[in-house]
Amino acid sequence: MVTIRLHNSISRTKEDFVPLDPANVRMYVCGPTVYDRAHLGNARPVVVFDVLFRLLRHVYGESHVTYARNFTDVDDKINARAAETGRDIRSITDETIGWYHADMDALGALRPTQEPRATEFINAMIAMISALIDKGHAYEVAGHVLFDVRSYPAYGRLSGRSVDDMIAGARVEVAPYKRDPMDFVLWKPSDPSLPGWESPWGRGRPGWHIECSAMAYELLGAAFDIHGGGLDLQFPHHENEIAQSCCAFPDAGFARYWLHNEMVQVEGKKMSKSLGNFFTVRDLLEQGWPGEVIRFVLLSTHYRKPTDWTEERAREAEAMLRQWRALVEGAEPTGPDAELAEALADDLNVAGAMARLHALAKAITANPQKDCFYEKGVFLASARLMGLLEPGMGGWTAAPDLAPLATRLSELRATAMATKDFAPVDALKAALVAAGVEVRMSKAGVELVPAQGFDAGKLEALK
RNA sequence: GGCGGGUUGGCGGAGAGGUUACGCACCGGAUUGCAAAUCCGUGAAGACCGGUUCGAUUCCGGUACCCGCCUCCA
Repeated sequence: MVTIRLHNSISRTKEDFVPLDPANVRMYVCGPTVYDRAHLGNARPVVVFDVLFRLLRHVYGESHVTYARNFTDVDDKINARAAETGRDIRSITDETIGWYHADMDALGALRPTQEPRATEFINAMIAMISALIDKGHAYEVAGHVLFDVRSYPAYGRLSGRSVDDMIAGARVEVAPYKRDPMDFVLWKPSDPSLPGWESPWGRGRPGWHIECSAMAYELLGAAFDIHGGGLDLQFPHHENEIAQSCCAFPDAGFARYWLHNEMVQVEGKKMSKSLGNFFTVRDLLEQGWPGEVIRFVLLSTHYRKPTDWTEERAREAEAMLRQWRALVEGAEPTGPDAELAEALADDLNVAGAMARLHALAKAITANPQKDCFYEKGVFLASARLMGLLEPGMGGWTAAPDLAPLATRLSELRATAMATKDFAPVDALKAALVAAGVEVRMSKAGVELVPAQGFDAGKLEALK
């Protein structure tokens, strides 16, 4: 069996991945707060952990992996959106979840096994908060329930900080009722205009971090294998999750492997809502980029390094995918290449896997005599281990029938061969090239293939 | 201020203490009416300064620059 190795943020080293239970490998990834379209930065962890999900299923079996990713549907940003639009909160979150699914589906991401909504786990959160209070890790004050960071000596272990260090440079506005400036909210009161639930501490709503602890516990148990998310969640979100879960369930251990993906950047700066330098996945899809191209670009940099979106990279990705799709047309997937799987198993070395894919492609094209049916099947299955070349990935312009144009070009060419006047041929050829069609003319005849930048609209004018 | 990460050829981007990463682009050749595509082939790197070593882009230390977190954030 392939040994998966993962860089664990807690140890800051690559470790052999040993699941608690190979028959039920469990992964939790922090999902979106559903108040708006997902931007490209939001898509990176989705795609990265989708590859890990596929790899885990490949190694342990499809029915032996549980992947949970939450929807945060209770949050002040959602409340603000409701207030400014006058819309019902549930209709906002439902609509946003629909968008999220559509956009992430377009990127070829498999739906997680579980997609819990925070609002459906309020009771679990209340139970967990109560337990934390009982165990002396949380306290109620001024209608709030706060986590007492001083009660958990390991606080800061994941992010490599001490409570004292953090206080020194803290930019947080410290609420006067906090015992320690780093204490964070588990429960806060809601006035009648805000969504709220009855609790032992009055009508209120949960703080941000408790939902992931509660849902991970409910769905995956007190101890599970992998917890993932963007690097910006490492502190404070994941640190707080660890504090909550480890204090509520001492000795269970919570998540054993912590994975963090680096950020998507725009001109050297993190893509984020607060900087306003973001664009949505939907924007790119509407510009005509196939979701698979977006996926390819996101995967072409290792997940622990920053990456960015550029038109040049997208064009390169599109050209490569067109080539690969043409190569395996009509092939049926067999099993993925072992070397490629090994590369992915090495902390998701997608670049290494891509290099292997290039080598496999070269081996196929170097043997044009054979149809390489088996090799193509391996190639296809290998690509699909990364979620590429899946059937039905939307976004590729449906290829119209180019045969009539090919015939016309062929006839013009035959005439030109006789008359030595190639102007009409060149004119049609130039028009085809302008429409993104690759024109291949040889002694064998004329072949037209949609290429990078293919534009069916421009083709219409030629008819 | 505290903590963490990065700097590879024209561009993107990996692994490995010594042997071609890979892809794109470029250049040369085959091919073509000209091209395109394809095939073959040649170049091109490791921010800077020290150290360890027979040998470092790879390990260690320092410098410079960049980025992230410490505030909602993937």
